This record gives sequence, structure tokens and C-alpha cells, in this order.
Amino acid sequence: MADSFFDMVYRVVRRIPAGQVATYGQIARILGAPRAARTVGWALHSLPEGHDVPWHRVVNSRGTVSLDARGPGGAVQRALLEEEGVVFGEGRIDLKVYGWAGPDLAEQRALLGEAPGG
DNA sequence: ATAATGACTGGGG
DNA sequence: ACCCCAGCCATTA
Repeated sequence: MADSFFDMVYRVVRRIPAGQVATYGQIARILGAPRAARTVGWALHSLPEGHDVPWHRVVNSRGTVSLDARGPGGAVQRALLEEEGVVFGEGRIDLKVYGWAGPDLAEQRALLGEAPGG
């Protein structure tokens, strides 16, 4: 399978530029499933080993890491983001500043897998 | 086909 | 602004 929702999530996440972050809900919306935010998180949870997906650029709507912020996972995500220039204020990210604007309409269509012929 | 899981999200006190 | 409750959807066994 190469068109599963999970793979779609990976494609969108790969579109997130360094130094910016997106929310699970935002990715879900881009995929046309505004209520599938949980599934987006699960998709990242199901990430294989040899992946090249910048999963760390995905945070929750609160602007905080959904991983165990107190555990190694959260620390890793935060470290990766800080390496890209993302600043944490009070343990949170200002989505208004570092929030990804999202893909272009054309890009979104491509991510949705819609044919260019209509 | 059903039941269970999960890195979410929004509203009210 | 923060915490808790209920709804949501896709994948898995």
C-alpha cells in the first residue's frame, strides 16, 4: 500500500519546512480529514525506522509536544526543533510565529492525490 | 463484520 | 489560562 492515510500524513509532514511546526489537526485538515487529528498522531507513532519524516515538526494545537515532554521523546523533539531555530517559550511554541502556513493549493491537491485533469 | 487503541481537539468551570 | 470530559477517525487483530 502506498496511498494509505499514514503515507499521506508522512507526505504532508515532509512538506513542513525546517524552523516551522504544524499541528496534528492542521495536517488532518490538509488531508481532508479535519477530525482525524488523532490518526495523524498515530501515523507518526507508527513511523518505521528508516524514515525521513520530520516528525518533530508536528506538535499539538497547544503548541506543546504531545510526546512525553518529561521523557526522552519530548526532550528529543524539543532539541530537534531548537536546532532548527524554533524557540520554546514557557515550554510552548508560538504557532503564530513558527506555525507552518501550509502547502500551496496546488501542493495540497497533489498531497490529496487529486488528478490534474479534474 | 466488531472491538480496542492513540504523539488530538474544543468547550465549560 | 488550565484541567477534565466526550467525540472523532483510521489502522489493527
